[in-house]
Amino acid sequence: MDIEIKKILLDFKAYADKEVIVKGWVRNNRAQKEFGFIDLNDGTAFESVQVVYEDKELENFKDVAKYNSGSAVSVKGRVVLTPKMKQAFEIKADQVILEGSSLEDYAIQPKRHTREFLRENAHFRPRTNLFNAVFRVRSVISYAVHKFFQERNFIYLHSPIITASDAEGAGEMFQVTTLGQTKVEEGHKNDFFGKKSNLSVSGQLQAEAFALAFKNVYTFGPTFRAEKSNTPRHASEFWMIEPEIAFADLNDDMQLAEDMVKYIIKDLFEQCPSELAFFNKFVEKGLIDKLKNVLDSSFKRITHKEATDILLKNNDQFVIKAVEGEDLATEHEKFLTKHFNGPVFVTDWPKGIKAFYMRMNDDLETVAAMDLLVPGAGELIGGSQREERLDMLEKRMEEMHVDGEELWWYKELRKYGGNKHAGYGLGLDRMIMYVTGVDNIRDVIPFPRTPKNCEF
RNA sequence: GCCUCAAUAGCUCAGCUGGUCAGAGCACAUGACUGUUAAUCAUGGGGUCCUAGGUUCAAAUCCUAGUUGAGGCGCCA
Repeated sequence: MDIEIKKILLDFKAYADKEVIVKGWVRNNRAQKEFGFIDLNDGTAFESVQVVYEDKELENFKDVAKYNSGSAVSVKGRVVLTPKMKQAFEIKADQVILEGSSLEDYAIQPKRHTREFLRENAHFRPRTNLFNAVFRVRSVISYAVHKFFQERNFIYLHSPIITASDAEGAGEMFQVTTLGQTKVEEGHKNDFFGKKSNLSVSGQLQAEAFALAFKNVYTFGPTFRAEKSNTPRHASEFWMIEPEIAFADLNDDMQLAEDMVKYIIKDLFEQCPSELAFFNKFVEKGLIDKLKNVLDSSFKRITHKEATDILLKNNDQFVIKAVEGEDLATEHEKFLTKHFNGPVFVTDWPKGIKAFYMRMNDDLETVAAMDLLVPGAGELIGGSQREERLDMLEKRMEEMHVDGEELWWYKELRKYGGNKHAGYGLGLDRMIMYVTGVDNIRDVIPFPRTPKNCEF
């Protein structure tokens, strides 16, 4: 039976002098006259294992010496402890079988590649150190998200991916249709759903319905935005986590968000120490200290007004000047995260720049909204307390030209057992950027979709 | 969508104000090497200089358009 390299790594002393079979891909092969070394990675662990092969042990030594990078091989051999060497142990091969050859023009070489080049080779890039680490972290974080919520009795809700509502208020949508283009222009009466439908930009409205039945719920799934955003922080298809909590206000919401971010980071330190060490060394110097600092401190909480006051005092530094009561520009967000040296919640935003469903504050000028800003990834979380007062909600919908008829059910939630509730959306991909230091969202999504790019 | 920059060997790049400018390192192939670990050393093969026009005696180099990629801004998670 073959064994995963991860299992050997976790307890290599127990495998000393034992025979094992490992199967994986050749990362590097250094052949000499009578012996050679293969760095073998089977994907189960970040680390590769060194396989030693000798002419006197193998019939096919000359062939093995030519197995180049990317080849798939099966190795039968003995685990040998090598305490004085760079690696703690290696596998002394009795048999090396070629499972799948690799050609000499294999794109991934044992050397540095640019991120751009690897993006164009998205089918091979998981075989590199960086992407092996990034995508394992992505998997571990996804599981941690579920653990966090399940441990707290949250219900996992699969909100619909296709919706007919265009009132979600979160940007441009991809249209879903079974009609040809000419028919689309005639209208959607004969379309599949009998009305115009789109890929969802948020599961929040549906999550509210479930929160008002299960108390605490979360969604975790893909989200689609057809905005022609061309930045390192935007993708057309990304994954979002949207908890929604009943009988809760904005402070409860922020507490949940902070606990969740810390839980994920703590879990990552336990599950992925090798990966974090790698990121710390090669991707973002000081990453580990940054993350430890997040665990040890409370997130700053300031109002939008307080944030603006800080910016106004430093306004000479900005290309786009800060203005009282207006939205924050990217450079303002960067300044604030640098100023506080860590994650910061900005709360109580001017009503004019936020969505209709956010709860009006007593001043009638601001709403109970919060954004969590972090260095590098920008806006990691956006959330709010929801407007539970029907009259106020209807007024806001009217002011913001939201079609209330479509959202009849959303309004009914306020009439029957409605109560104060809150929620937020966390961009999984941005979270991964934040904890790995990888500064482009296209490099934390397996096969990223961005405007004009749907390859693979 | 707006602005800026880039494209030369499989990869990373050098190539100056047009004139031996088709180059290096890595990769690959062959050989050497009894412990390498991005091994080392020697030799060798490898190019539509992104595409299409234009200027010129002469264009990788200058001009125009396009394609692709990257960065900044806006939108947001």
